[in-house]
Amino acid sequence: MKSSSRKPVLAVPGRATSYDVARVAKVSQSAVSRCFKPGASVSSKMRARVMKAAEELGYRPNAIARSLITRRSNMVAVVISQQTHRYFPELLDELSRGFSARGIRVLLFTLEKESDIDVVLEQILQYQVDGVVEAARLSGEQVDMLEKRGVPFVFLNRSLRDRPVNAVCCDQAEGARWLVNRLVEAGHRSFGIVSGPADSVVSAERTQGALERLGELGIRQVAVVPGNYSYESGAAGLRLLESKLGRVPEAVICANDVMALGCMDAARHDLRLGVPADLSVVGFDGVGPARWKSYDLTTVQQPVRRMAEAAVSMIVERIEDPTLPPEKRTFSGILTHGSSARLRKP
Amino acid sequence: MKSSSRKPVLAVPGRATSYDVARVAKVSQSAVSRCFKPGASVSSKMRARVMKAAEELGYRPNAIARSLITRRSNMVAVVISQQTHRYFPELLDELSRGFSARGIRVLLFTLEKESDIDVVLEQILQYQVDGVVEAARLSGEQVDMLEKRGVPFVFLNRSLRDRPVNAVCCDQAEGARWLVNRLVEAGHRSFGIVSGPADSVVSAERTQGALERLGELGIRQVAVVPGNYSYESGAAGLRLLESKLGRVPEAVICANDVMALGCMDAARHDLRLGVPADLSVVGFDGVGPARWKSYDLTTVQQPVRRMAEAAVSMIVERIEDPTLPPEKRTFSGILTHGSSARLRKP
DNA sequence: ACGTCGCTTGCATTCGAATGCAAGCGCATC
DNA sequence: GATGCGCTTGCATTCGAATGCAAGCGACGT
Repeated sequence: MKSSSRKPVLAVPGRATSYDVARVAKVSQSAVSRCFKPGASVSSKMRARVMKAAEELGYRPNAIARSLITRRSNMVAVVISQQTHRYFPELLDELSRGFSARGIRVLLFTLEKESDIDVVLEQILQYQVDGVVEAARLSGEQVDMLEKRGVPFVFLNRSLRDRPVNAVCCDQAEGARWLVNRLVEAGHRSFGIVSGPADSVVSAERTQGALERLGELGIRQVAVVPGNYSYESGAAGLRLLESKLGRVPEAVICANDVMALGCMDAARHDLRLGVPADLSVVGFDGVGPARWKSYDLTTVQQPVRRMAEAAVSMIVERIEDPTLPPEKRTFSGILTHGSSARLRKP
Repeated sequence: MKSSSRKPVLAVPGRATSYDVARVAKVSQSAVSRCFKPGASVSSKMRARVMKAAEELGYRPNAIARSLITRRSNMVAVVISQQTHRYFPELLDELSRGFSARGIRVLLFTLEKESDIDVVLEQILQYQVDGVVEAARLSGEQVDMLEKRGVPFVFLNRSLRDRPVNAVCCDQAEGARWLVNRLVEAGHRSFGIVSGPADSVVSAERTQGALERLGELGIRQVAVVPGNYSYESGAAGLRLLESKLGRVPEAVICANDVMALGCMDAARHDLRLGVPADLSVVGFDGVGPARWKSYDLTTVQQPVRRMAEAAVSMIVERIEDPTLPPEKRTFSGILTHGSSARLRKP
């Protein structure tokens, strides 16, 4: 008889604790703990015994218990709106990749509306995450809360004016100005702009940047109509522009690619116009479909991968050293020439 | 002087524990705990005092500590390959929505290759998640591990033949047979199939289903070429088919929509063929771009939302009652008529 | 005034791993 | 064989919240 009925080897089968392993290996619990801590001082004999017992029992260190004592959960929260996620799944992929390469897990929070953020923030704080990536907007008080708790966080593509916070951005206005420059330089004189949802900072920056540059260049024929980032709203946008200007503008700037594609399709299929022969269409983001042959969109691509990588390393650095000062990193977009716009050869 | 220097109110500012709150409110720690547990027996006077102190200190219950004692982390792991995620971001959205509506957080694991699953599984077990959604394949031993640990899990669109496990699927073969039926009925006699990556079960089922039905209907002119689910491989697939058959087939069945779109573009732009005039193209999935006017693809749509919801509730039920027997739920795809295929009017 | 009942509250323990400290052990040296 | 050094190991405590149990309290009836 190996063991009396006094103590079963395992209370719950398949859920061994370090004590169970210790008992089987006839060593102390601390020894077991040390065997699973890289760089700890353990003799090879001990390690072998413990590992054997652990193997037998199917022991896995309990990350929850570990987090409690080490005050490190090795989890970061990623907050992203469904909008953003739908159009940019690769953002989440890259974040996940970056964090997991550094031994950090991602606790995901998707927002149906950006205003759901307060409930979510409460959750985040309860879960003791080591850091937060915010691809959503936060109010001043919400930022206060995070700062007061000492949780490192970084904004992705939205920042807080007049406040030193960590942020990774793509310079939307700059990209917009480029696009305008190239379009005007190629002779376009009347412009339509299809903006994104009212609560999108990114859309506002793109629209603002374009308008500003158009103003500087003395272009007067400009109309702005609202969209919501969807394909349908891009198509609808073109019709709105037509009725607003009395005719189709020579160039349409859409606040994202998907709307630009909708706009192109509306022009070609509904209005029977040539793109770029009769009108030029440009967008922002550089999503996959923009490169497809039916579209070949001229756009300003966001360096998603770099941005995600930057966000990851900014967070990780600040988990290691919370005293690092806030930092803003701004990337330029990448002007991608397609055939959806009539431009001078680059 | 409110308090002597002996004990500061908070060790780490902004990270109050239930003990801190208890001290400030001059009650016991258990009282604080009870105030944050819905349905506990607490007098309103007590609750008011505790809440006031908690407010002052910015107290949030520590979910990690709670999980340790309750043996419930209120987290589920979602495992998804980057492939799947890129083409189906809405799947993750819906899962996240469903779980968070039930007070459960999602711990995300994305796989670059499905073979990375073993490392990830190890992580999952350490994190004491209450359940797992697997949109990835698992080996028999891996399933054993999960079962031995008593962690409820459900497969999404991949199952284990000959084994009672929880799974939510879309009947791929059925959809494939439908497509073939409609195409043959409309007079198509030569077929090309662009399959997905070799390790994709879904692709195999679609391809197999189509081949089987074609065989039953006595269609002999059939070629299968490999793809990898990407737009480019859809376009390349058409060229492969052409060289394999000596000419372009009358109908091309692609193992997913994105390849179908690539195939359509290759036909129209490279080969200057009319779709559906010169060839019919169909796909699977029902992704957004398939509905765009430039494509208007005929496809078999997966009821992603229903499937995600089913997966969520299957997991949640089994967290509540682990004795529930395994269950497989299979949804039919939704045949969506577009104009990319020449079919008889429905 | 005393007993009873029911609701509140606090005490003490628990969950599982990490870690500072001190004891233990082996080995080499003189 | 005694001494000393350094590596291993175990002991005891800690992290923060939940909870069974028993004591406390108040109200009410007799």
